[in-house]
Amino acid sequence: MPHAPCQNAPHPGLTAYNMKSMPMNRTTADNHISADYFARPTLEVARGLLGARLVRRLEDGTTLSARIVETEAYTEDDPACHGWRLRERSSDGTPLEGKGAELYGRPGTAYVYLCYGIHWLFNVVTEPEGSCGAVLVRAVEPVDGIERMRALRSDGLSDRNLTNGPGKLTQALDIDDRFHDRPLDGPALILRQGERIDDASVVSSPRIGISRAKERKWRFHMAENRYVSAR
DNA sequence: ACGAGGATGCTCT
DNA sequence: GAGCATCCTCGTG
Repeated sequence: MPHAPCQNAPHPGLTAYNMKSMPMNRTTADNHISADYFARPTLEVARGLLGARLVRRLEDGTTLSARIVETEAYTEDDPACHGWRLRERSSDGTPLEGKGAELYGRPGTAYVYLCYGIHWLFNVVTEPEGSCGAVLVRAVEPVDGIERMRALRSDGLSDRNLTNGPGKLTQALDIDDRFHDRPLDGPALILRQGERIDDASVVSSPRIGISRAKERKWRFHMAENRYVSAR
């Protein structure tokens, strides 16, 4: 049922163009994606994170891991983004205030917020510090610790139902505001590079569940993957 | 299968 | 008081 394990692959989803301009130290020896990978244009990061592994080590030592199959991009120039025009809406001078100010912070930190009063949604901050951007992780494919994910969700759920939505995956991986505004530098929660994903197997489409800037095709998902969120 | 509606809490007007 | 980057259940076909 799980896909092939991670090989010594290049960065997930980088085009030849991006490979050429890629800084040298974006991963560590354990393939953990380091902060400067995220200090790039948000759309590239959203596309590039497809195939990456989201790895969660629980307090009792259990490791949960999952492969990212769906993301969305949110940028400073984007009415659907929490940080949209926050710079100009804030009073003169830093620091920025209000919901979304963290999106202007250090790339590679988590932005976790409560949606509809019930669901935690997990993002990674992008762009260089001082610029606003984030990638929402919308769906992942379980790899390790599936039974523990089922226990965290609800016994009896199918594998597909464990993590095929942004609120579901945070529940399955025990991610909440403990991780908010904290760097993803492990060991409790990290991202690792995964296999390379060809452009031919990536679909971009309008983002889900928003009311503004609906026309932008800033949602990215793996084609024909049963773990993506929408039908 | 599909759609409607409720749950639930935080931010901003 | 409205508006959410959602999920689940319970109706109806």
